[in-house]
Amino acid sequence: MASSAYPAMAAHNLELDDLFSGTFQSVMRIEERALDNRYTQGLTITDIHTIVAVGLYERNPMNVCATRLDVTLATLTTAVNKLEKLGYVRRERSQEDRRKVLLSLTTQGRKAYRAHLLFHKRMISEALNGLTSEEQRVLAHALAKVKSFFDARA
Amino acid sequence: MASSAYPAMAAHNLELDDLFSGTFQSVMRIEERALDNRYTQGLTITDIHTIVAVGLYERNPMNVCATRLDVTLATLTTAVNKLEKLGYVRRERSQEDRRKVLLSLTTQGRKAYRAHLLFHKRMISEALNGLTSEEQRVLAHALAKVKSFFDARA
DNA sequence: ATAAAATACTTTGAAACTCTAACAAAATTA
DNA sequence: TAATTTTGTTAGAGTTTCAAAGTATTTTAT
Repeated sequence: MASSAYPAMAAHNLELDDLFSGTFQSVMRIEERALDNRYTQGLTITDIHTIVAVGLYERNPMNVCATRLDVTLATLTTAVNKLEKLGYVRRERSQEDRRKVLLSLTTQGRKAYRAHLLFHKRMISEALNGLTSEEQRVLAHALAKVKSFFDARA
Repeated sequence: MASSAYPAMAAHNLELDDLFSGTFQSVMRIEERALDNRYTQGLTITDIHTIVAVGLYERNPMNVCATRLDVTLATLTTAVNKLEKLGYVRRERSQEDRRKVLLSLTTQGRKAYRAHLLFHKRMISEALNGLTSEEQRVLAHALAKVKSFFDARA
C-alpha cells in the first residue's frame, strides 16, 4: 500500500515535506474507499468534489462551480451531464440571464453530500483523537499557514 | 483558483478537516506549476512521482516501484515507457532472475529528482517559516500520528 | 525430470477525466 | 444596430488508469 513512495524511515526521521505528501496520499486513498456508501454508490471522488462545489442549498451558475473546482467549463459540463443523469444535480436556466445554467443539488445529491461530509469529519476526528489538544492547535495553525502561503502564490 | 471548493471561512474558523482538504489541493496545484523547471520540462506530477519511486541510486524491479506508487504493473509499464523514451529512466533485465526488469534513473532522471526535491523542500520550509522549531517538532509528530492512523486502515 | 503452478512483466482494450478549439445563444457595449 | 463579451455545450484528442489476456521465466510438486 505504498505508504509514501519515498524511502522508508523511522517516523521521527521523516521530514515535514515527506510527511505532508505521505499523509495527504493516505487520506486520499481512504476517502476513495469510503465511496461504497449507500448514498454515494457508483460515485467517484471527482463526482463528490463536483457535488460539494455545487453546494448544499445554493443555486450557482456553471461558472462559479467551475472556478471552485479549478476546472474549465467544458470539464464541468461533462461532469454535470453524468450527475444530472444519475439524479444528483439539477440544471435550470436562469430567468434573469438566460445564458446562465444554475446548478443545485437534488435531495439525493444532498444525501450524498452529507454522507461524504459525515464520513470525512468522523475520519479526521478519529485520527486526531490520539493528539493532545496542544498538538491539535499547532497542527491547525501550521496547516492554515501552509495553505495560505500556497494560496498566496496560486 | 478555487482555494478549496468548500465555502470560504476565516482561517481560524476552519476545522482541521477542511484544512486538510484545502491544504492538500493548494499544495498539489503549486507543485504542478513548478514543473516548467529546466530539469522537469514536459513532465507531469505523475511522472515525477514515478521518478521518485524509482529512487535516486537504486535498481528496483517494476514490482517494488509499483507497490511504492500503489498502482498496478500495467500502469507502471506505460509510465515507464514514456520516461524511458524521454531518457529519465533506464530498464535492464535482471541477470539473477530474468523475469525481472530493473529500473534506475539516468543522469537526467536524477537531475529531475533533485530539482523536484529542492523545490519541495524550499516550499515547505518557506511555508513553515513562522513556526518555532518546537512547533515544527509538534507538527511533525502530529502528522506522523495522523498518517499512521490512516495507513493502519488502508 | 518434468508437469503444474506461481511470479514478473507487457499488451490490449476500455473507461474516466481533462483540455483546447469551434460553436451557439444571450447580453452588453459602442 | 452591429460588434464584442459572456456563458455554456460539443467535438475531438491526450493522459492516466485498470482488468484481462498473453509471454517468459522460475519454483514447486510429483
